[in-house]
Amino acid sequence: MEKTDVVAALAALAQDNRLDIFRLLVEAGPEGMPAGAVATALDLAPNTLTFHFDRLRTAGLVTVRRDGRSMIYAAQYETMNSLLGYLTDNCCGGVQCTPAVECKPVRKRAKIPA
Amino acid sequence: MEKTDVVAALAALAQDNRLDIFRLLVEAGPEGMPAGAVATALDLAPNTLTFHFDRLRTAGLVTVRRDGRSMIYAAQYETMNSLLGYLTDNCCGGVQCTPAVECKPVRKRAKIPA
DNA sequence: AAGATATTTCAATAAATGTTGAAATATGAC
DNA sequence: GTCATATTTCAACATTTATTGAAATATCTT
Repeated sequence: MEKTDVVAALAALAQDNRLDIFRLLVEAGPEGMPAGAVATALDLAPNTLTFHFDRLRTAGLVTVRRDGRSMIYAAQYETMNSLLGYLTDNCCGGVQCTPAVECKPVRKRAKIPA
Repeated sequence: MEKTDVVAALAALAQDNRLDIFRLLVEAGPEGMPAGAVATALDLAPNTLTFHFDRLRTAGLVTVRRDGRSMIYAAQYETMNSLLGYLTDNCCGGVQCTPAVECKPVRKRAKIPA
């Protein structure tokens, strides 16, 4: 991952609403979720949301596809992994000082009973 | 780590010069290095550098101490670790899907011979 | 085609950001 | 105390950012 891309990804995540949006999409899993559902969940104006989605998309952190009249946004796990990889690669003078970080989507699970 | 702090740390790192500065300080180790040395290494105006140091400091990513007329800046590894922890904690729907990430300063080593 | 729904586009605006140049401050050397 | 060195402070400026409101576009339903 190029430094330029790292800065872009960091900048994309370095904003309250976008960090929320991205985390929501990550939890939603690889299938993603429609823009409207994100808007409702986070109480954001649809046009504001479009703006933020664009940022995340430009940074390669999310993808979009159309499904009927909905736009389905999904987290791009690979980019997140690359970002984490870059940060940890360089966290100790270029020496890999940590176990490899890998971030994979999680299938929905039943809640762990108390 | 609070979300506010995460956003602050991400924002601090999401800038070309600051990412360079931080990486340089990380490589410099816990002893840190004087502002002037950073300025020379990265070819930055001293006042510009002060501006960026402030950002990093406010985000808790670096510390300063005075040594004679020099100001010694040092990377704050704990904050970086917390940031990585937050990002990986939330990277899979709040489930810890990765081994714990830990970033420790590295002692200077001899170059590995070819 | 008409109407409703989902999302985007556009223009306007306030606020934050990064850089520069000039001047100030703090420390150390003489 | 005077001078040089190291860094910070301040004001100015151009740029980017996030949000809003109004209008446009695309898709589906009837």
